[in-house]
Amino acid sequence: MPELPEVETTRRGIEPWLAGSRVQGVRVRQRRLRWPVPRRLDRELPGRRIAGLDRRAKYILMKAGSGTVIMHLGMSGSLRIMADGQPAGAHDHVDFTFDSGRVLRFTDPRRFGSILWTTRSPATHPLLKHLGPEPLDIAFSGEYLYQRSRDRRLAVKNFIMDSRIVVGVGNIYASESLFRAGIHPSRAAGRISLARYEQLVAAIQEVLAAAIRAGGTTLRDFTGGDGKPGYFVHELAVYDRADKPCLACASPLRRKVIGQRSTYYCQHCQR
DNA sequence: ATGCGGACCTGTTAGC
DNA sequence: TGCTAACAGGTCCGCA
Repeated sequence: MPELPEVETTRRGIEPWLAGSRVQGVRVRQRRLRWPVPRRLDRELPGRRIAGLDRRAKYILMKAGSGTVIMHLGMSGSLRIMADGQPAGAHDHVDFTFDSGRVLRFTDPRRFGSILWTTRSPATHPLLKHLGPEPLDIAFSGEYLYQRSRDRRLAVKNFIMDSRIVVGVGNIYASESLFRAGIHPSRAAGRISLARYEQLVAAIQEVLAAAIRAGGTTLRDFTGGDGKPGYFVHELAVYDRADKPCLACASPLRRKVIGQRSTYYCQHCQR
């Protein structure tokens, strides 16, 4: 479900409900997510006041005093704000209750998501330590991608989806960005010019920014923290459009599996 | 160091 | 209608 725009939409949707309020308790119904929800979380979080929510890559960081709750939505996770007392469904794994009477509920059918707890600087956490730059940061540039890609033979699509290179480019937006930049997804990363990497960075930034503006992409059942669907799906040019006409040249779009993920592109427009 | 495939888990949809 | 297989927005890990 969530790529970076969906995660950012979620963060923005729930932060106003949580910032400044105090955690009353943590109810864990299913501890077995991607990693077990640490018992230290339920022991140490109650009583703390939420300072705010940050995001790093697709992790939502909930600052609580000297500690931080690190949350990832995986493929199918969501976070919703609700009144206390709502009955829990089969996949409602964790509730955070607040003194405001509100509940933050983590739901995740596939359980690829995670909820972790750290009392150190989140940036030093093993999961965050080796992450590349944020795609919307100035440190992310055509020059940067060009330098990092020299002598690399993997497909450029896999290259830009590597979180050590740049974070937040998921399967949908990888296809979309490469289409907008006119680059074939299978092309070896090391065989792309600086000028074309500059186009690719511009494309990634445009696509992600536009998707955040639209409130994310709803393919199936994504909703932001406010429960509203995202509308960026209407602006997807290639993703999930196999055999449909290219919006630029009308030739049929192709689907190909690259790195075990569905990839969509135009054979004619992308080289 | 790089690149690839497998693993985690459940739900939905397409096809016979 | 019912069964089965393929597929799904992520990403860590271990092996060659």
